[in-house]
Amino acid sequence: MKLQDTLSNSEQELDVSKKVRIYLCGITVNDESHIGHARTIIVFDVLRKYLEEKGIEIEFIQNFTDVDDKIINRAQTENTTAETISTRYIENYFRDFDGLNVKRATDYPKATEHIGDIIKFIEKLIEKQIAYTTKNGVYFSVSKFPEYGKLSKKKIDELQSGARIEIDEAKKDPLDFAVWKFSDVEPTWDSPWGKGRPGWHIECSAMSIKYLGENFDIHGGGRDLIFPHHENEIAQSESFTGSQFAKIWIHVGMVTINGEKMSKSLGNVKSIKHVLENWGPNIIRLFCLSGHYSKPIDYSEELLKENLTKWRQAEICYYELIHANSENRKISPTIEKIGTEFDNAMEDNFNTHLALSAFFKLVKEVNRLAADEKLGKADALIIKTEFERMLEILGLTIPEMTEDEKQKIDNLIASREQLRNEKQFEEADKIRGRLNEMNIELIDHKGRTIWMKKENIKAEN
RNA sequence: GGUACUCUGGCAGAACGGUUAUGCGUGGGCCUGCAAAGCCUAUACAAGGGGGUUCGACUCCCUCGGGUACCUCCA
Repeated sequence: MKLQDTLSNSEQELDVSKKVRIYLCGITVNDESHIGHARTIIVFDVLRKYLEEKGIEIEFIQNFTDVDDKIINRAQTENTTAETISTRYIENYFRDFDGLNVKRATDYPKATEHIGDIIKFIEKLIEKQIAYTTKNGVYFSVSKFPEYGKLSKKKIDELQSGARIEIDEAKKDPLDFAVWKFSDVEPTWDSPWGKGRPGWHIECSAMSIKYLGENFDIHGGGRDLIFPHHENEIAQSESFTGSQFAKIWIHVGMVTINGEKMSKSLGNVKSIKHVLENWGPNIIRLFCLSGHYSKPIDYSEELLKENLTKWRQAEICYYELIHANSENRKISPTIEKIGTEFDNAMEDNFNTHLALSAFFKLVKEVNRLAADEKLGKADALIIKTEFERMLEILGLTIPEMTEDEKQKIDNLIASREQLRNEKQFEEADKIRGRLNEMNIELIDHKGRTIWMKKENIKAEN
């Protein structure tokens, strides 16, 4: 599989000959997760599900940064502890992402639970004279890492003339960044250098190396993390180990809202909770996968509606497969090729949009055959396996119905059929109406009627 | 100001140095008791602007412009 790598700025082949180790920069738990987080995490979710489906073992680590200034500020505002804040948003994270049908990572390490590892990490940097202590904390000396800037393609001297760099006289160089900050404001931990808390980037270096080793396969996150976060992680980690850190760097494009950037000041932040309530997990996942991960994607009602239309077709496809009863025995050659097409799209730089086109090609073909009553029972079974394989990888779900519910529906359909035969159409339509209220839609084929259960999408009404 | 990414028809989004992408949408028709589903058909003279290379460019090069992100704590 080829993947677009930020570091080499080219497509790199992912080594799948052994376990693939992935580290994804998760969220700083200081607020509700939003659609931008959803996109990044869904992209990685599909990546790992695809690889796992291929039988490749995955170790997938996603961190929670649960110590940072914003969390502390929020705690002060709400007159509570930082832990209360971070615990709350971690709970909300799982509520949202379980709701989005994201598979749980192998582990979700937290910064606050790895202070010992972080301190050991810093000790080694100091030992190597790469970090130094000032009155404010311990700083990483950028000048000791000649390759600094290699990920973000920034030149050190250009950065030094940057306007937004805060002057801190205690630092040797304005670019140096904190690995440990002295502080008396809780939470704090004792360290060989003084009481305080870790800097922002160090937890990811310490935890990724602890869980995945010094040289792991993929490190990822949103594009906005390239600088300084990932740049600094590389500097720290490679200084620490003396060898290459992550092999492939994947950065997921930003989500814009109707062409504008999503920001608190514009008041257009779309929380997952809100979007999930209105559109449900399937539509959101389709939306997040509808563009290439490296490019930005624009959130709009129009696009969501388009995905809703497609999702309805997929639902129909599923129920057509279940209800197929013709004796036809001819799988359309199109369908045979679609699985390969889907996989090829994924292999080629994880082109989920093309993979989705393949998926919907299958959907259309099934629905077309079914409408003509040409969908063979035996073929439907084979196609269903492939359909469900794709659903699984894409993380799309069709809820199961109980036998009781099915029986009830079948009975109602039979009554309607009776009425239709007697040309009592008004009464027959009443039954159809009743079923519609239960989100059951009827599809009349020649000589028989099948039903489908529609996902309840609030935004549709 | 700098760096990176990006700019294809109403929208989304591919491939390819020379062929209709495809999907969604929209118009018309068929099917249906009516719908839905499905089918047929029509619809866009697409390539941010301008140069160049070439027999020929959406595809390569240059240039100008727009968008997004980052330039110290944002996925």
